[in-house]
Amino acid sequence: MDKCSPKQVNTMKDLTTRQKEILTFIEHHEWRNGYWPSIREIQEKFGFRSTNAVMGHLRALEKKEAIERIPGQARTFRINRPDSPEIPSMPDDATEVVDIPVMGDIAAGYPDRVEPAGEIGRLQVDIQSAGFSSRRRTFALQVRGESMVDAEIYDGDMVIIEPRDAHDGDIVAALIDGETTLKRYIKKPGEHPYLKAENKFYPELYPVTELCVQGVAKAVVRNL
Amino acid sequence: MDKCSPKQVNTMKDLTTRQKEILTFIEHHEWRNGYWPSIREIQEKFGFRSTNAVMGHLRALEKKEAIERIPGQARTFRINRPDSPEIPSMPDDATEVVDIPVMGDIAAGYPDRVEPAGEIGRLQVDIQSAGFSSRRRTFALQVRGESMVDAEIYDGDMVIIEPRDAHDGDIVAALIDGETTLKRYIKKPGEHPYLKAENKFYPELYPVTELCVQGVAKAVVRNL
DNA sequence: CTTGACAATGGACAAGTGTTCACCTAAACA
DNA sequence: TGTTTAGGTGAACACTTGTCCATTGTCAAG
Repeated sequence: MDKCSPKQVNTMKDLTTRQKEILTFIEHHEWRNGYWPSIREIQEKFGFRSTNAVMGHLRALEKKEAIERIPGQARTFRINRPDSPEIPSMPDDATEVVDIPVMGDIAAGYPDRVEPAGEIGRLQVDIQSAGFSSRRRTFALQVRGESMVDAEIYDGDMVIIEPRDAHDGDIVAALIDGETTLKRYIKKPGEHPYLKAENKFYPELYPVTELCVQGVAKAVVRNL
Repeated sequence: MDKCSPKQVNTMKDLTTRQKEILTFIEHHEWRNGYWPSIREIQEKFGFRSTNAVMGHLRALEKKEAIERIPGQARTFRINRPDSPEIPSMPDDATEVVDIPVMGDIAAGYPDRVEPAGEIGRLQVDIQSAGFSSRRRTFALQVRGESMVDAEIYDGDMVIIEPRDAHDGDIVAALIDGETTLKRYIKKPGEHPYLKAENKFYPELYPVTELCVQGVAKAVVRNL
């Protein structure tokens, strides 16, 4: 085979439109009903006149490692989700899932002005029992650099930010020199508040100017 | 009616010991495998010689509104979890939100044996872009101790675990001496796999026995 | 003692369900 | 032009699985 021709690689990304539809339906069916669809249910959904139409797609999806199945057993699926952030999110009627934009670079502005292009992905999170008020304008920030290593926040971590007033001791997302960074917010009674990096090698102190603090960090999420 | 006689109330709490066992197995089977068990799989688990033993329990569970089923259809369960007061349940139209049990202490056994009492809360999370696969099998574990500090996992963090086979380098939840701990899973070609603590002060090595590895850590969540 | 709830056996049946074979169409490709 | 790949039809087959019948035994309540 010609090695120069762009080889068709069978990864998740190379799913056909039809295959994506099938996959989406399977996922969605499980979301809504709590159990997987049978082949004939898929057939009926798409109006196929033969179950074999479904079988073909399932075989293809399995070949491309988008799904796994237990041969011969009813309604036993397993979905392999890739790590790519642009994965087809749940259908429109499942938007109740909290969907937080991950800002790779929001240096140029405030969260309100962040453009879609600023997103490097979406993080779907709802940590109720962790005290999240999910309905707010929560967003996530991917950490770059080492400025908070002493607070055990490392390069690459994702920090979930809630826009609101900071209190003494909060870790905040702050706009400094046109760049958003994480800092510790210090406010002692009777003194002016300031920001502080949590890295002993960078004992930086920053004054708090207006609109500087963008929000308070509520949680860290790190993928292993 | 005699108010002194203990009225038989058909609520979730009045399940028989056996019925609770069945219910627990059904739930856990779905956690671990991503799909519901068939009646014969339940039968085999409990060593029944007749599927009808299962049928009886399922009918009872349905009568007591602990579960729902679609008559005649395979592996279609729906578990009615009681509205535990301490856990704010999501609104009905948001049931798609993933609901991960947080196991505070699963030291006493394998996930199969974990009792509802083992939960210390529920974490509602769906991190699609973080590469999570089948949501239902996932559970969270609150970290105790310092055995993984060199991997930047600290006491109090919550680790999201997916039950599945480990590969070399994975951080896994493993059962050691009756306690579930986090360890690094090491498996070099041609050698026996072993577990390793990520703390230079505890250079522990552990052999991998059967049923030792409970799952692979996928992410860390820390509340700030 | 009788009744009823609970638990389980054993076997049989039918519907649900995955699977396969043979065959077809259209577009893309070299 | 033949070949491959995606997508599909139609029918038959066999395993999976839920369901139901008749029966047995235990145990606590009335």
